[in-house]
Parts: sequence; structure tokens; C-alpha cells
Amino acid sequence: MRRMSDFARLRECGRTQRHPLIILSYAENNLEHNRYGFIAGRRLGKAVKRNRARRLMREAVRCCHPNLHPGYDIVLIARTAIVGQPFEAVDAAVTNLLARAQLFTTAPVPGGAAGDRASDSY
RNA sequence: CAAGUUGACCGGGCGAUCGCGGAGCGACAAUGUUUAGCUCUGAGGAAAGUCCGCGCUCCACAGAGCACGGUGCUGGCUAACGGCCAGGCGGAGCGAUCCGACGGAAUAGCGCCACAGAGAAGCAUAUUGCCGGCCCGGACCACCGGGCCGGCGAGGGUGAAACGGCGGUGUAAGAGACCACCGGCGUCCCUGGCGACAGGGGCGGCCAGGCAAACCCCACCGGGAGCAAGGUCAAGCAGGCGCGAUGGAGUGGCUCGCUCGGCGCCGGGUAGACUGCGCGAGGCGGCAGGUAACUGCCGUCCCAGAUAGAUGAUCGCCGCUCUCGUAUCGAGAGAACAGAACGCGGCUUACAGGCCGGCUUGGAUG
RNA sequence: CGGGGCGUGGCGCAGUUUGGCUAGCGCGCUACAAUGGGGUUGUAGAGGCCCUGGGUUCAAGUCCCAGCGCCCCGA
Repeated sequence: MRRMSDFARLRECGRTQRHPLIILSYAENNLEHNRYGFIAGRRLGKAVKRNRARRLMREAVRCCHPNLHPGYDIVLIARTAIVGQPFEAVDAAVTNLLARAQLFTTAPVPGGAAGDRASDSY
């Protein structure tokens, strides 16, 4: 997502799920594919901390993406507790949030993304 | 060997899989925000803070004066600088070395120096004192105590700072009152140096406090804005009111000059694409000039370009640090500060750990 | 990218202009008095290395430099 108006629309009529590390906001977009947005505000710290949080969320979403329903705008907002967390914690948080929002096509296997990676390395 | 001081450098390495940004080629398909695939490439020493200086772009051709701001020993380097190099002076240290906004207060002005102290900036002062004369009291004298008048700036004391220092002459006691030497000030001359300045000599007056990092004076520098600069294209909208040539806009604090030819307020619309945008005051190596900063020549290399903003995830081996154990080995844990946004030269600040060199002082040995 | 402001007891602010004497004010806090008890009131008191580190000065909350944190404005 790269328009200010898209984010504004989601803030107006999107639905949200909360987690101590991340807040999920989502809504249907009437397209054939998903669009994603990541927000890491000044509250998290300076550039290194904010970049780190955004990259971990991006990687977690990339692993889940093949198993998600198409046609949604999905925005992940980092909270201050995410600073210093390892990838496993962020991945678990994203999987948990997407499962609670019922965006998975298949049953949300715990650590399904991890199994995907296991098949990649043999 | 130990302690110290200083300069330069590194900022884990190699490989595999899955992803992301950029450039080029591009089968199939056929003009799509083209795609699969292949090749190359993708954060730092500070990319940071944004404290200075430039390039670049626009504002007339970048102009004048004032105001304002900055810099402040000398010479050099540079595109430029508040940076760097070399030197001078002052200070700290045994020393290597380090630190210094380091022009001006007899060039002028408005000024400040609290408290304490007798007196705090000009020819200042008499508290404790020292000395002389007179008077009174005690006493055989020497002398002691008190009062009045006068002289004095040496000693004590206050303070951050008290109007030169040691010695002598002199005197009732003293004092640059006078003398020699020294320090410091002003001025003239000689020598060395481009210069700051240093060394030496003559003369003068006897001695002149500090603060300009509050204002100020002097010298030098600075036109304004900034890549959201600027340029091209596309999309979209609706006008209304007021002022209007000794005026308005470009123009920013003022005046002049120059140029342009309506301007202001309210309301309405759009905030998309391309370009600027990376061959550069560029990196590395060599040679030459220069004490050095730096410069010139030759060779060689192409080395990030995102735009809700690309560097991430997982694993193997090696290296480093710590802990534990069955201890030339094994297991576990850890590894700083920090992320390009037009580019560059500096400065400043943050930083785990490591490596190399110079110099100084002290000790031991030969 | 450019510009401006703030940081002083627990809280809100003065003082910074032109450096100096014990850094003040209001609310709050503690103790005592007054009341049967509480509030109001009165009296007394505690609480500050003036955001941090350097520098100038005899002397810095104040002047200068660097840093940290927060807030605001313009494009």
C-alpha cells in the first residue's frame, strides 16, 4: 500500500486485532490480490530500531502470504514492545493475529511458516 | 619489561537456500505498472547530530550603502571554511607531548569590580601599627599608661586583586625620596625572519590593575532561498469581494538601483508520472615538487540510488570473548555505536573488541 | 530542508535583561494549635548539586561552546 488515502480508509472502516507486540488492521479492497502496509512510528526509536521492526514483520508476512485469502488490505502496526524481540516472537505474533482475523485459507498450523521453510531446506 | 604519550588502521571471514531494491540482456506471449529466466550489483567510520563551508538550481547581470550575523596571533593549503598544515607567543608536565575565541581598556565612548576590608581605580586610605612634639599620671632613673597635634606608607590584617622586587643610601620613623641591579611599560635604532615575533643597544618617566566569552571600536568575510531548489507532461476546479500609479510585485530588515506589469483576501481543485539522480573538487597504485597540509603527471577501476522508502530469514564451517565440564578437547551463551535520501570537504558526538608504528620516562641485562 | 522556544523543590511558574548578597511565589507535603471529629484557618518546618559536560571570569541559574530530552511553526 502506497497511498495516504488507502491508510485513511483502513483507519475509518477497517477491523483490528491486538497483540502485545503488534496491532493488525485489515479490510477488503475489491482487488484480486492482497496489499500490505507496515507502520513503525517514531515512538519505537531511531532509524535502526524502526527498520528492524519493519523488516521482521515483512518477513513474517512473506512466509504466511501463500496461505492467505486474497483481496484484503492488511496493515501491521509495531508497538514499542517489539524492539529487541527475536524473529520467532514476531513470527508467532503475526501468525496469531492473522489466525484470529480468519484470513488463512487452510487451517492455521502452529508454525506453519516454519514448516514451509523446513521444506525449503530439504 | 613497565608506565605514559602520539599517529595510522580494522569494525568478523567463507559458503548454501528462500526473499527484496537497482542496471543490462531478454525466450514465450503480445503493449502489459510486461513476465519467467540469466549476468552484474546493493549502507558507514561515523551513513548520525545538522554546527560550518562549497558545488548545483532559481530569484534581473548578483549590484551599492546601512543594519544584522560571523570570524579574530602569523604564514601557507584549498572550490571554500569557524577546517587542515607549519610557525610564534602564553600556560601545564621531569619529558615525549598536550591545551589556548590569542586584536583593542594612554584610539574613543557607556560601563562593571559584590561580600570582606581603613582603602577597589585613580594620584585611594589611616583600623591594627611605627615615629616625633606637647600635656597629665606612676616611678630614683631606664621606662610604663592615657589624651591632643603632626609625620609615615615599611610590617600585620581583609580580599580574586592593595599601585613593582632584592639590597643600599637616607631618616625621628619611613617611602622610587634617592642609587645600583632585575622585572615590566613607552619610544628610537641595529640584527635575524615573508610575517607573527625573537635577540641586542640607547633614551624616557619611575611603574601605568582586571573584565570586551555584556555593549562597543578596529580588520576581514557574508545578496536571498533551498532538490518539497528547478524543469517537462498529465489530471482536475467556480468563482466572489476589496484595493489600485508619491502605489504594487520580484526582494528577504531598510534605502537606492534594476526588471516586471495588476495586487490582496475569501472560496474551489490537484498533490500523480518522468526528470534533476550519480564519471565525481571520485577511489586505488606509482613517480615528481613541497618540512607538511597539499598539488601535478601517468596507469588502472566504475563503486547504492529507494520514494509507505530495497540489506531480511534459516543453516554449516572457521576466528574472537565469557561460563561450565570428564580440560592440546567438548558443550552452552555472547559480540558495540549505528542505516544512504542531491552530492562533496570538514567539525562534533557515540562506539564491543582488535592490530601496527613512532617517541618519552624509569628499571634490568649485555 | 529551514526556523523558533522550553528544561529551576512533588506540580505550575518567577529570577537570566546589564553575572554578586539567603534562588523567590502559589498549590501540595510534615508537625503543632484551634474542633467531639473532619474541612476551613493560624503558626512553624522540610524539600533545589537551577537538564548534562566543558570554557571565560575572583565569582555562572545568568555569558560562550558542545551534547541530551521535549514542544511548536513554515515549505
